[in-house]
Amino acid sequence: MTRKAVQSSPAIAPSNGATLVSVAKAASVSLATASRVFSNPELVRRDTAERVLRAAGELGFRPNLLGAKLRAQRTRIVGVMLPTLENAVFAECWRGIEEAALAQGYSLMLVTSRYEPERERERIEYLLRHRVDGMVLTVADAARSAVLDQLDAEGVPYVLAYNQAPSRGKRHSVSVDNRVSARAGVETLIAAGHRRIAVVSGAFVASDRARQRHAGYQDAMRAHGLESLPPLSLPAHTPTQTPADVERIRRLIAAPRAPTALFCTNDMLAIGVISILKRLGLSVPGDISVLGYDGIELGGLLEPPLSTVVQPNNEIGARALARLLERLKAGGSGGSPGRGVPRATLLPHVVRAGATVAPPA
Amino acid sequence: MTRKAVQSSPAIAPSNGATLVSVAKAASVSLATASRVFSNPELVRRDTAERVLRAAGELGFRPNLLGAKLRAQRTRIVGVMLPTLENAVFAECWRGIEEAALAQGYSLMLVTSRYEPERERERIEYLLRHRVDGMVLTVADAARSAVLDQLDAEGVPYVLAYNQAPSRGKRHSVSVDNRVSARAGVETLIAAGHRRIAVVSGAFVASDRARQRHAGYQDAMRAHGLESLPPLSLPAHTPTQTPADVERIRRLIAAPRAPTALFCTNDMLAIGVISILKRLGLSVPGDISVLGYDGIELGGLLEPPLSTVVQPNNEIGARALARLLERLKAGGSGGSPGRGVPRATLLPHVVRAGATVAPPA
DNA sequence: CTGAAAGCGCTAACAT
DNA sequence: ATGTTAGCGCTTTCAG
Repeated sequence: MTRKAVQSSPAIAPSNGATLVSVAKAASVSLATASRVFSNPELVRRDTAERVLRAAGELGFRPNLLGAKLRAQRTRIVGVMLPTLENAVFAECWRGIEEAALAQGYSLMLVTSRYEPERERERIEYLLRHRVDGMVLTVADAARSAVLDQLDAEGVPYVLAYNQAPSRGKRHSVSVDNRVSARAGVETLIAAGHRRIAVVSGAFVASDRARQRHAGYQDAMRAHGLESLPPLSLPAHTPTQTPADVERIRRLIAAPRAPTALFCTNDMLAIGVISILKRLGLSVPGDISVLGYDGIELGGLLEPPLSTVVQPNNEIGARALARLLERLKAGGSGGSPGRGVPRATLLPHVVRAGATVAPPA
Repeated sequence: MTRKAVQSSPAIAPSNGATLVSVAKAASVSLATASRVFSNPELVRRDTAERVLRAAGELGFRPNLLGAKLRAQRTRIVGVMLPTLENAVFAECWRGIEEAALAQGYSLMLVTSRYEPERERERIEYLLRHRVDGMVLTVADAARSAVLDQLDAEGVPYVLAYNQAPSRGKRHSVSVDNRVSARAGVETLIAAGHRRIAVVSGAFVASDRARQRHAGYQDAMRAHGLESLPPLSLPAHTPTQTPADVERIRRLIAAPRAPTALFCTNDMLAIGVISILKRLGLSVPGDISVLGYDGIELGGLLEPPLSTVVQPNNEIGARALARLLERLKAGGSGGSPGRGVPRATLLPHVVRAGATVAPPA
């Protein structure tokens, strides 16, 4: 029975194998009491607690969250799935999430999906294996997402970020109103005098936001008696500048009745498009106006600063996490507390003027 | 044990606490065998394995990594600490890390330090509590880092990314040669005819890379008999455009013998500086040249594309992770000698021409 | 308030 | 090749 002399030292040497048991021993209390000092201090007498704390300090005790999580059947880990961090929108969102989680003592596990539904599945499964308590995620298409259906079926609590859930649906989300805000953005273009406005987007199939924003564009055009132009759909949501991309832009602006303003469904795209336009010899906004969407900080640091529809990215992340924690505390599993509370939170947007939009030539 | 579970209609209630035990039971094998099917399949006969797998599928079994980790005393989780994701350099690096980890079946836990040593400590402690097997990190100052000292003392394996460890030191790192590459960059400025070149940096105290790059600048200047100018040190490493920042740039370029070229210690800074210069009425590179450092993709998407010293960001991340896993597999604990292998890996840099550098007016 | 005891789900000796 | 058996470090009833 004695398994002495395990000759090869095992994996990681935790520097000092101080465990709760050793702390309890050193403080002459039971394991249970030592545990309580860390998780429910109010159940322990002050001096007892202090004794334990002192022992812990002397032994260099570091709680092993694994043990706690396993036993407690709850990890206090939130899984986060974002399309990519290379688009600053999501990096800013992550920041909001991380701050909020830190403040509440929750841990995070981040995965990126690259806008690929296949990869979404795989990464979610990975989070599930880690027994995250819940998730904050941005999916390609919330309306038809295998991943979300699975999560619903399994009763895993989650909150969508950026994806805008139907207002009276069952899903929780934190976003701006993509359609309404896009319409507001396009209307500033119209107000500036533009009549021929085109949308430039990444592949619509990979982003429900892009589609909603396009719908907002159509709303604006229709409301002002203008004709919607066919959108220019580029392959990626992050900008690329392949010859093919350049050629498509060139054709777009060389057409007989070319648009005088472009509405890009995200800022990164807008930045890439502006560069291409400049290389094609056009001046922005002199020859053509460009409006972005997202409000990443970078946009404001450029010259001219990007005109764009601003969403509160940090806050979207922070609020999504906060909402998730509310759910976790309230119902535990997938339950549905919160009677009158709308599940789809819409945060306010702002159209930032910038300087990439001007009246048409 | 008498009769096997009749699972005629699986009624896959997912996430229903199917455990290895229940799977083993359903497949009429022992817990150990069931376990082996997932961790050491080669120790199990094919048909047995298939039976187990089938049972697992029917029960909707999802391994609980917590149990495995706790027992195995090794989590297969790597902690990652980066200053921020809002600087695209680190977002690109993260991508390399995530891909590499995914490929090797390792999990990640990400924290950001914001370049604050205080926060570094705190976030590292957090990772340690999660019993990560090792870490990939970028610290403010590798030479005097309380965090690194602690990690060394505790024997926690880690690999630095971006921080460049001394070539014959004990620390592992993956980076470019900051000083040499910066010198190479500045020499392209000199080759273009510039004599008065100034460095623009974030707070040096918060970044050893910035200091090394500044040293490279001095090397270049000295080697060409030029006088180093005092650096302009801005408060943050991410660009801000406060009136104070603008004023400092204005004074810099309004001086009697103002620099004709600026070397910014990172790309984000360079992008911000270029905008400020433009707003001050200067043209880049017509009136003044700007060279960046990092080679983030964004730089190439701007017009004019940013001239910069390119580091392979994805690869830095991927290699740092790979190096860490080698260490993990080799020694387990912290202090394996590793004979002839240099611990500081230097990846090649490239000076990308871009179009923000031109001969002085 | 504190203690004793029973595991959480899984892996790894050690047997067979 | 498979089974048995001990726990990993912690939380949590249930009793004092």
